[in-house]
Amino acid sequence: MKQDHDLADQDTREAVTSLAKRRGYLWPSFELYGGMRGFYDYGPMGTALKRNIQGLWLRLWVGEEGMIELDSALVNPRPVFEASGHLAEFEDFLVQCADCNANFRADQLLEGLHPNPDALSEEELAGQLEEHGVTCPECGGPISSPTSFNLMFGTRAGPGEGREAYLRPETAQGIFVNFSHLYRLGRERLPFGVAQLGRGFRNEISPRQGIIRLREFNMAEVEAFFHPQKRQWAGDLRKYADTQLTLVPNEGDEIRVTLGEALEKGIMCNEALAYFVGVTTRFLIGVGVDPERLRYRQHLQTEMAHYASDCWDGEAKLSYGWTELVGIADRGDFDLRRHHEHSGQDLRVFVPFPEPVEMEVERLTPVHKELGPRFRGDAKAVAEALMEADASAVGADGMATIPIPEADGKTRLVQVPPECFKLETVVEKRTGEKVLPHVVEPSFGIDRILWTVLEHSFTQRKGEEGEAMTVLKLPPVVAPVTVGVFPLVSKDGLDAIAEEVDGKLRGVGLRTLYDASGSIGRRYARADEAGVPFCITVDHETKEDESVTVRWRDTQDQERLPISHIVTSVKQLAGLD
RNA sequence: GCGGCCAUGGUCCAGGGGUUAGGACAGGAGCUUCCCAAGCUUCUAGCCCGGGUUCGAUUCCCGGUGGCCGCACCA
Repeated sequence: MKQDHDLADQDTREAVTSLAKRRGYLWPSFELYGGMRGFYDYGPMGTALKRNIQGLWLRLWVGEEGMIELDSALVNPRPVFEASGHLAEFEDFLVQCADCNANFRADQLLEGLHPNPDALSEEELAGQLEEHGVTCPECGGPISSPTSFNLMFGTRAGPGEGREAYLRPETAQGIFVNFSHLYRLGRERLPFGVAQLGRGFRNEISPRQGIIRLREFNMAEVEAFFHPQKRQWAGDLRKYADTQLTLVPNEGDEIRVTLGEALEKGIMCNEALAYFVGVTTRFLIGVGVDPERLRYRQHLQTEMAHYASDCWDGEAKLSYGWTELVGIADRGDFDLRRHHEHSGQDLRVFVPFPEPVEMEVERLTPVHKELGPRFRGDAKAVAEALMEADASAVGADGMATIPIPEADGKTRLVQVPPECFKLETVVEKRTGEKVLPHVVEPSFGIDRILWTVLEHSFTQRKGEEGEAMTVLKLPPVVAPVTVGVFPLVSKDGLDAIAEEVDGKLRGVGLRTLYDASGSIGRRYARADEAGVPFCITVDHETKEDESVTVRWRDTQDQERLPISHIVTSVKQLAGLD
């Protein structure tokens, strides 16, 4: 995506970057040792902000939508990613021009010269490049032999050579490999959803743009499982029908519609996906993303991940340009099917029919005494496959052609002669069917969302001298500090009263900022920059009527409230009760 | 990975082959006791790392690391 950078964007970015570092939101990791690209640490404020963002996420998906939560392993053995497709999809080969130093993907240079260059190995690529005499498309210079890189961090588990393993590039696979447990705990019903917060790792070639592209990042993923013919979430779609959206469909121009209209007009065809766009919008706006700088863009067919059939990205306008925060993808049964095949475990679920149905079916019944001598070790597998098959497997010559599973997850076709089975017509009562559930996945980049919240909350107002004063307008639910507590002056016992008020608020778990230093205006300004939504000031009047001043960050308005109800008042004002 | 520009306290900047490396803001202590960054005193804190040139390098050169921009990559 091409991005426009004007001066104002760069100014914003620099101001927010500086504030984030100064105020303890984000620090480049390992600065002591010169830093490392793609890694950031969250300081005290950043940690709290991140936790609050995650808290609202959990409140919506696990709380309101009733999904179950998982926390799965970060280090995964190789077979997980053989099944998921990441091992193949994440491996690419680069070549470099010896003259102009330009880089190209080896497979892209073979486009049109080979039917399927993406599937070639390193040696095959080298051979093909040489055979076709491929040169640099930029300058025609000679190109290097291909060098591989894999976007996954590899490691080994156990002593010595151990077992080949990788740091997960997404949390999703943890949900798929635990599917059987989760389905049982989800009370064996569709639809049901699983939510997971956690870290992911990608060995990006060139991480840049602060925390927009990290090598170690925080994600929040939901896998919602559906009956293949019924992509409809349990929640009531009417709840989000009026949600205003800016949409960029893969055909046509950007439009502004309600979610209900988008469904009616067929701009979004997938009801479950649409519902999740609704929940996602509420989440993003709730944590402080500006609705005017949020849009959903549908992926082009060519842009889609290897597993997806439809995908809408939630994007925010940042100083970096439009940036993906969320991907909501219809993954079909891709993942479960792959794990079903690679693991050899049956991951299908039983879905009862509304009414049991009786039907005549033609069954193949194995004749074991014929199968045994003929197929020997494979006899058991052949017998099982015969029972799974139906009459359509039997050809005109009476031979049955059936697939039997191999150890590597593939299948092999076997010809079975007529004497090995009986073809019978039986009346079967079927109460349901086994299906592989389909998946819709909303996947959130927490770090990017946090950055967006900082940029979109960042405002400046003119001070009395005309100087720019920063106000970080974080929504109270995510603000790291909920309330500031100040004595107007540190004498006449005002400080003692303020400390007491502060203690009361902290005692119920609220995060406060007690500050008695400098002028009151200075303390308000400090709190504004730290994003504290409101401050309480104990003044001389407090000693007479036990009331305090509450001052709002966004409006600078003030109001007097009694100390006796201060805890409930603050919770109410912050929307935390 | 490639090319261009860059690297000085927490932040933003100045400087310069031998300096007590300077300022502003921020922070600590004290005074002031003031409802929107007032003032005063005082303190803390810095030349990214490695090598080279040199009597001497934070300054010049090379390499590394990190940052920004462009190319490539970003499922």
